[in-house]
Formats: sequence, structure tokens, C-alpha cells
Amino acid sequence: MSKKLVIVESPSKAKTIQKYLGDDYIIESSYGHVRDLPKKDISIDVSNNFEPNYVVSDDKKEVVKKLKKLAKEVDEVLLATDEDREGEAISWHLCEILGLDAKTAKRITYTEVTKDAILKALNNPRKLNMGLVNAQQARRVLDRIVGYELSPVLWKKVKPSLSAGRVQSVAVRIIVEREREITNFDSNSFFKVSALFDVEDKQGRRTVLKAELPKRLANEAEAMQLLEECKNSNFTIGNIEKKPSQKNPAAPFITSTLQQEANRKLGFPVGKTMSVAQKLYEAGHITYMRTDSVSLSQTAVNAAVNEITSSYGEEYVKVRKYSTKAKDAQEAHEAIRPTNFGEQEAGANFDEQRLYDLIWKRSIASQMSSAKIERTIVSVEISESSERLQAKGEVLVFDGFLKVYLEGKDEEDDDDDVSGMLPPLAVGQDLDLQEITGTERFTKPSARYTEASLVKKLEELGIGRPSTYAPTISTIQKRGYVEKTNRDGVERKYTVLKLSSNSIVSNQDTEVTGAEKMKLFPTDIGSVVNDFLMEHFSEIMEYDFTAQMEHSFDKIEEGETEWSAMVSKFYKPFHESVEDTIENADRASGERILGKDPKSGHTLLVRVGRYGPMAQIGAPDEVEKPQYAKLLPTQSIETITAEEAIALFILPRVVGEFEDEEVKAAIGRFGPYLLHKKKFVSITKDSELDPYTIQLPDAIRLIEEKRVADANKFIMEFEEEGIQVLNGRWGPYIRKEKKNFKIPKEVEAEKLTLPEVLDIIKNQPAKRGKSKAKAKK
DNA sequence: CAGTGAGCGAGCTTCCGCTTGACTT
Repeated sequence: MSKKLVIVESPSKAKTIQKYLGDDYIIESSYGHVRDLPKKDISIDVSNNFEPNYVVSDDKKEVVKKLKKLAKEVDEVLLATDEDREGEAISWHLCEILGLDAKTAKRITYTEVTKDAILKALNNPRKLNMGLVNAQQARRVLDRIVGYELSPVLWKKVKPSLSAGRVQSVAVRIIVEREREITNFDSNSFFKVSALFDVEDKQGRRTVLKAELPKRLANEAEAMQLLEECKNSNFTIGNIEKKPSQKNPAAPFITSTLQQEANRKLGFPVGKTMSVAQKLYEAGHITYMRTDSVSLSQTAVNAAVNEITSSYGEEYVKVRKYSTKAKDAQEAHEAIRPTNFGEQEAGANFDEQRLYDLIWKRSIASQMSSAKIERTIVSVEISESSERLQAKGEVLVFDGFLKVYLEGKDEEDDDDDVSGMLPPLAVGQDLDLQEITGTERFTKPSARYTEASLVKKLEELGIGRPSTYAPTISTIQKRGYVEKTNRDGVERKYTVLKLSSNSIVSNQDTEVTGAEKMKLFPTDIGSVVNDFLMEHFSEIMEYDFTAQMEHSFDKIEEGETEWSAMVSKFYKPFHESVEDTIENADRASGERILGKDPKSGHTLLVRVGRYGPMAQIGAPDEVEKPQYAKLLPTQSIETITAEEAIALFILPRVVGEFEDEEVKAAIGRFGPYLLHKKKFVSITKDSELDPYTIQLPDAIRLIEEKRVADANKFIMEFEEEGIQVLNGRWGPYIRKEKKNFKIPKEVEAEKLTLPEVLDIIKNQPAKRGKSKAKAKK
């Protein structure tokens, strides 16, 4: 019997396929790409047709060794990597390292991991598609050139260790531009009018009908005028309009929509969604989670139909085919769905269970009938005004897919005020007015991005791939271009006019506006780098740069263009502008001159310095030694005012004297602190105190609290050995010569003896030392 | 652990897209 080796990309997939095939087949996994350009330098021979220097990555040496050995033992190797550009390239690299002839090697593909699909694929092997492989090489080489030529420009002109790239730099641009849009937004106020009427419901009970003025009124005077007219008006039902409508379910999940929905409904950051989904995938509960295809296999549709029929009834079934919107989608996999629809619950922990539940519901709902809704719009006439009010009602006639699942929204529309069922009403009916209010509202700028809504935007622009959304978002945060933070809102007053019992009262109310939770904000360094790249490398920063590139890749795939010719066409002008920029561009610091310091008369400016954003008094030509102060975490060089900048120089500030020594307040690397007798005391955020305004009594209290905490810190001490057992933030730990050691959970710290302590120190596992270990080499 | 911001120079940093583990301060 002849043996065959089938190579796929993912080990979980290998396991599944092994179940479908007999002992004649050995299914192994390549764990993704097996060769790549080394990290240390650009590794492309520009003068030799951009020849890439591919090497087997360190973490793939073992895999490659195993595959080589197996390839020798079998009669045939089948390349079953994903059916997309990257998958085709992996197969080609496998040929290269396994010594297979790329012209004759057997390539098999399938877009769903079902037994039928796999067997069909095995019977229809094809040859390697070198067009796809070459398009991938162009993609790889181009990304390397952009990343490895642009980043060093930033090291020279902005700050070391920064990075730029086709995907990440555009992601940062999106965030920077949105922030500026918000900063420059002029909020206008307007008035919304709504009325409450007393009416009888079906059972004859008094109930409330809410009606609104469909349009906005420009100002208080207009609102007041309408209310005045209403004072002496009668209100009657003018018209009742009923409109049947229907709602359709959303398509099954792909990576980007899963990330968005898990963020909206479960509050997961995108990286968490991916790692939880990975666990579900490895346990065999769901199909592959990195996909851009909304299609379901026939097997899956049948299973969903069975489940819907038995759980909800036949009238809830509607088989639907979804097509993928993104035009650059590669559709190498199915949509993300449960592998077994009969399994309503799965997952090893709460997070996995919740994510599985979401996937199960979304997939099931995608094959369910539409919800039927009857919308009613009732107009209310005002006898003394030409305006009309409107009441909207919605009745669910048939729930359909809503029985299971409704997609979440990114922003609540407060305009969309649909209340459920309306009471019975008749045309010409008179209405009893309870009250009418005119409420001042404000126009809002576009919302800041969350991780998930940024993924949505990137996907719309065709930038990035399912496997890179989460890593990209983490990269731009790691580089310090973007921060995910909360922001407190500010109070805002608004006017409410209320007409009731025939008199109009005007009141001021306050609301909190602009509060943000887990939103992406650009940092100053992010803005400075963005502006620099926009000025000197606008082509790469264009939102459609990737789309244009994809267009060229299509031509390579079709064999119209050589991949190196395409890269060359891009490289020449790009490299020239890199050299020109290095030669001629000024350093970028985002410097803004805010005016003069009133005390010294010297220039007051803000800029990004070596340690981040700072304010400075005195330009280099004015004074020998300028004064510097770091900006607060909430401030930015783009929006800080001169007053705020001057206030930064108040620190360090002497609060007063305590026990014959000065108490100083300042802000350091770890936030605000007090300094007294050479001891640091943090001014914690929750204490509502800050170093600018803190007074002596509060300062003394903090110092004394710290003394108590320090006193409780010591559990025991072995002075001769220089060992202490201390209470820390994460529980008790051992300290020796400035090194900390973890105490195993099961050990009671209070009862430790010296030999036990020494034992813990000796057996402490090495710290995670990836970077350190490498540095030593 | 907390205060820095001159200037020099060595050595380092960096991309995107496929995959999983090995780590948790």
C-alpha cells in the first residue's frame, strides 16, 4: 500500500482531516509559513531583481526537519495548504525545502473542512499556481522594503525604535485624523420637542402616548414659540399610517465581524476574542477563526436547518446564501460557525462559553426566516400651529431570527425613539395633553474608534488580513502611537422648556458629555510621526495604497507582469524620496510656540523630546538653560493652552514643613508623588488629590498612611542573609539583594523558615527571558 | 522606582502575514 503525506497549515486541521482519511495518509502541519526573510536586515538583493534571501525561521527548524524526514519515507507528498496567496506560497516554499519539483508537485485545495470536500480535493489535484506565488513574493518584498526603509528614517528624524509600515501607519493615520476631526468639531445646539398625551389603552386604562416633532428647531426662541402656540391648542390625530416591514439576519461571522460583535456584546478587546476563539477551534467546537468568507458549507446549512426545525419549527427556517462584500477577500475558509449545531453550549470556561454562544446564535440566525414588523406612524395635529408631531410604534408580527439573535450597534442613536406598541387610536381623535418639552441637544462629532471599530474601518479599506487585525492593533499601541484609555466627560448645561398645566417653565439641567471608555487616542508621538509620513511619503499613507497594490498583484497572478518588475516600478521613486528625506528633511518634534512666559518673558513652547511630550520655557537662542516640564498624561501638544503649560512649571512645589523637613509635591515617571525625608509617597488617583493643589494636612495624612503600610509590609527578615519576606501588591514575596522571588501559592508566608526561603530562591524558575537571553548572545 | 532634556558614539531598533505555544508582572 502506498503512503501519502498531506501537509496542511494548522495542526488542528490536520487532526480533523486525519479522522476522515485512512491509514494510507499521514497528515502533518507546517504551522504557517516555514521560510521568511530574516529579521536582522532587509535581506533583498535590490540590484539582482530584488532576489529575496529566504531562510527557515528558527522556530520552524524542528517542523521542517520532521517534514523532510516524512517526505522521504512516503511515496507521495500532497500540498494541502490554504487556497489563497499565502497558502500557495507556503506550498511553494515547502517544495523548495523538501526538494520537490514545483512544476510537478501535487497541490490540493478545499474551502471547507468536511469529509466530502476533502475526498473531492484528493481526487482533483492540480499544479502549483506560480502566479499566486509570485504575487505573494511581491507582497512580501514590498512590505519589507516599505517597513525597513521607512523605519530607519523615523529613527533619524523623530526617535529611535519607531516603526512604519503599509498597514500600521495607515491605521495610525485613521486615529490621528479622527481625533483632529473631534478637536475641530463645532458643536451646535438645537431643540427637540416631544409631547406626552393621556389616552386609553385596549383595556380602557389610562396610558401615555409619546409624540415628537420630527424636525429639529434651531434655537430656544423657536422652541418657545412652538410651546406658546401649543398653550392654546387642541391636539388631534391627523393620520395613521401602517407599514409592514421586515428585518433580515446578519451574515455568519468572519474574523472582523466576530471581533466587532464580541467587543460590543462581551466587551472583549480584539486580541482576547482571537485567543478565546483559538481555544474553541483547537477543542473542535468551531471552524477556523481567521477567515474573510461568509459562506457556509452545504453540510453546515443542513445541520443548521435541522437544528432550527427541531428547536423552533419549520416556519423559522430560511436557507440563505451570503456573499462576501470585500472585493479583495481570498475566501480560503468557511465562515466561523459551530462544527456541531446540535451542541448549544460549549467551552471550557465562561469566556469560551459566551463566545461560543455568540457564534452559535449568529450562525443559526443566519439560516432563519426574516422578522416581520408592522410599523405605525401617527401624526398629531396642533390646532394653533402648522407643525405636526409624530408618534411611532412597532409591533413584531413574527419574530423569526430575532428569537435567537440580534446584531449589536456601535452607537446608540438617540434620535431613533421607537417605542413598542401604540395604544388604539383613531383618525380625528382628540388627545389630552400632559406636557410638552423642548430640550436643548447638541450635534456630536464622529465617535472615537474602539479596537473593534478600527478593525471594521481597516477591513473596509482592504488593509490588513484576518490574521493581522489583532496584531496590528497591538503594534500601534506598543509603539506608543495610540493609546486605549478612558476619559472623563465634562459637565454641560442645557435648557429644558416645559409646558404643563398651561404654563411654560424654563430650566437649566446638566449632563456629562464626552466621557469615553476603552477608546483609541493618538499620542503626541503618533501625531508627529503621522504628520512626518504624510508630508514625505504621502503615497504610502493614502487610504487606497493597498487597494492599488492589490490591483498590481492581480496582474502578476494573471501572468501579465513579472513580480520583480512591479516591485522595481515602486522601488525607484520610493527609494529616492527616502534618500531625499534623510538628506533634507528637518527633525520632526511637533513643536508649537504657545507665546511668552509672563514671568521671564522667554518663549513658551511644547514639543516631543527624548522622553516624550514636554513644555519648555526659553528657546535655545534666548537662554543657556531652558526650563523643562513633562506634559500630563491627559494633555497633548496639539491642544494644550499656554496657561496649562505654564501651570506645569509649578512643580516641584513645596507643600509645607512636617517634622522639621520640607514636603515636596511633584510628578515623576510613575505619577504624582510627595517627597519627605527622602521618602516617596504616591498621591494615588482615587484620593482626589493632586500635586498642584494638595495642602499640608492631606500630605501629612498620606505620609502617615504610607508609614503604616510600610510597617505592615514586613512579614519577617533574615538580616545576615539579607533576605526579607514582604507583603507586596500581589501578595507576599521574598526579596534578596534587590531581586524578588515568588512564593508558591500553597505556602503560608507567615510560617516560612530560613531553609524553606533559601529553597524557594534556589528553585525559582527563570524569568521569561526571551529578549534578555537573545541580548546575551 | 520617582530629580533627566548638552553632545559624542557604539549598538540597537523596523515590515506583513501564515501558524502555535510559553509566558504572566
